[in-house]
Amino acid sequence: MRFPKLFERLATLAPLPPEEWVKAEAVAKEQSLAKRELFMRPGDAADRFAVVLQGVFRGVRVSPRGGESIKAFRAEGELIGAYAEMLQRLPSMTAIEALEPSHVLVFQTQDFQQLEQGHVCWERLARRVAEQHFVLKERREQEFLELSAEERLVKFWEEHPHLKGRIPQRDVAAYLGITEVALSRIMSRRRKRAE
Amino acid sequence: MRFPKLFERLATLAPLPPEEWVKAEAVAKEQSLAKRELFMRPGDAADRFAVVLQGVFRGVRVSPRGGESIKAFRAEGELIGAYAEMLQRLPSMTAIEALEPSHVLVFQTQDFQQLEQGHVCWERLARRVAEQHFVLKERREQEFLELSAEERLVKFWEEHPHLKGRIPQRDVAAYLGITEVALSRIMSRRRKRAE
DNA sequence: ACCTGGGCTTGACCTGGGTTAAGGCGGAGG
DNA sequence: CCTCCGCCTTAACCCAGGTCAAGCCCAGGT
Repeated sequence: MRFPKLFERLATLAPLPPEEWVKAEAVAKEQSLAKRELFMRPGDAADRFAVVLQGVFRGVRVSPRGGESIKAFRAEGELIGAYAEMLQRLPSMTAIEALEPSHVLVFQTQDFQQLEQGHVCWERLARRVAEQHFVLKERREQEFLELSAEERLVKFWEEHPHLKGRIPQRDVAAYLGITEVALSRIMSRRRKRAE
Repeated sequence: MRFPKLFERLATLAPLPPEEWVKAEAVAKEQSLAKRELFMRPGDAADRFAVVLQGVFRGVRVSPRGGESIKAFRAEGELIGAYAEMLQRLPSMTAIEALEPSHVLVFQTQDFQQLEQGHVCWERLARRVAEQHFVLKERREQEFLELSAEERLVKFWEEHPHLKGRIPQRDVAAYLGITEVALSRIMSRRRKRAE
């Protein structure tokens, strides 16, 4: 077992026999990425995903008119991949970029489907992952519906303290749905009020 | 089989043997709701869900400070229930209200778990449902990130033509994340531009 | 026919965030 | 050491949408 820690983490989502984990490791490949390197680019087939072993990634959606917005940040222990496109069998519309020199464990979805056919535990895990993702997106929806940009900012840092100092300001802004200018203003406003 | 149409619809998501469907119908109960009646209210246990046979529902989240925002509308063939709260085993934070005299088919989650243990097809269906929900929420996230209120409005009617005339304006506004005043203005602006 | 109330519209005014453009600042490379 | 570049901040101006309040329209009830 090359990654016992990862195994423990995944096993908290759904029961996962160690021997199945060994099979999974057999089909996985490690990959290193430099800062700014892309794990996936728009147009790529959404036929693989990875677990972050080290580093931070941003999922960027480039809109038709060129606007960039950020769907999520992902750090150690989390999954990266164009999940929605994978489910819909569409090419990726997302760029996934390393914000630091990073290290990931890559799976081909095809190999993973093999695993699923071998043992139900993988199916159950996939379900948990889908449910987890759903809960997170719904929380985000809620934030857009009833919180101001400033409130979203506060909540962001409450929920992602481990990202402090690892992601540029402008990306936080693109995640919150505002410009970096607006974010800067919000922060100076708060500084003033705080003193 | 009391609801063959419903069966066909669900079976498109995942293979579903008819005899399993019969078992499901055995534990389901029909329920009728008057206009404005609540299928679920905030604070209720999130231990049941339903399929809409007839009518339209709105999922309302009442925020701590009293603001109302709308998470989704659901019409014939769709699921209603406090899904996120069910997954997290939390009491419902959502009110689900009939906008018309309606008719639904109710399942207790407990009974459904029984079905899951009897046959994997239900587990697979649950996974598909989770994935489906995720894709929808991600699409909505995208809309908040890169579309103006007016663009969201246009898209809303493109994607939900069957709701035309069935839901009050103010609810559309609450779904888009704006006030009914703003929505009214947007509409008159478009009327002017169109002539 | 008359009230009443709910839902939509309109207007006046305010505020938050977008846009553009001009600095400031700190770190990497010459 | 200086310069350049990437990143952040600040300022000026504009516009979308929020808020409050007054009206309008119409369906239902009397």
